[in-house]
Amino acid sequence: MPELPEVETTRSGIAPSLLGQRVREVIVRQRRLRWPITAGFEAAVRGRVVTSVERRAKYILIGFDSGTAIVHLGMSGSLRILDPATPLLTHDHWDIVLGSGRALRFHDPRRFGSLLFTQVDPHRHPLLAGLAPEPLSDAFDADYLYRVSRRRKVAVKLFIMNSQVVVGVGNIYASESLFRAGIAPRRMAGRLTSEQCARLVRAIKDVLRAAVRAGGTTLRDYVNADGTPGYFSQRLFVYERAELPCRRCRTPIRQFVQGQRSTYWCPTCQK
DNA sequence: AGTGCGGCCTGTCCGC
DNA sequence: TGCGGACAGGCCGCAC
Repeated sequence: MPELPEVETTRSGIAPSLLGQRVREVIVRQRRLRWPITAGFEAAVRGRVVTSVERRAKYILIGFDSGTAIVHLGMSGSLRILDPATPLLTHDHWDIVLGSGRALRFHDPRRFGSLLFTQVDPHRHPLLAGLAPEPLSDAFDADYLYRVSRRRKVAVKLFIMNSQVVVGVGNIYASESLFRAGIAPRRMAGRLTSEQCARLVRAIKDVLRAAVRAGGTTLRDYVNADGTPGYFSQRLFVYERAELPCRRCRTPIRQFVQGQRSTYWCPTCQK
């Protein structure tokens, strides 16, 4: 579910309530997430102080004076700051109760999310060590995308969703970026011109930044740290708009499956 | 090495 | 009303 804008919105939403707080209690109700929550997690975090709340790709890194919790929201996860007495919903899998009397609560129906803990540099963790540049960083530019795409036969939509190419671009923003760049999703990555790479890089940065500003995209159940939805769904040009008229040229938007995921595009605006 | 899938889970919707 | 199948913001790990 959450892509970079939703994860960043969550990170910035929870950070002020976490920073500097001492952990009063850790409550784990369901250990079986994508990877099981390790037995020592509660003891490693209880009584410790939150020193940082950062993001790398779609991972939220909650730094304590004892190590780092690496949180992933998977397809259906969300994190909220609330009163720990708030009645539990099905799939509320863990709480971190803070000295302030508030709590960080993780909710995830599909349990594709995860909670890992590491005592060493989280960026060295196997899941993070091999990740490509952040899309909003200067390292992700037209020259980079042109260089790494050479001789790659994979379709450009799958290429930009590959976390060894660039991180944070999921199924919604991949389709949206390609629409904005005017590039057909089936175009072979290695056939992109340098001009197309430049347009695509700009489109990815623009769409991600705009989505962050809007608080992310809520399609079904995603909510921000305060429980409110994101509003970027109103600004989607193609995603989940199959057969509706293109917002630019009125041609019906088309849908097909690529890598077991739905792709949406306008055959007139994208070549 | 690059590519393509199965699988992890629950919830919802749609056709029969 | 029930039931099967498809599908849903991700992504690892395995075959070829």
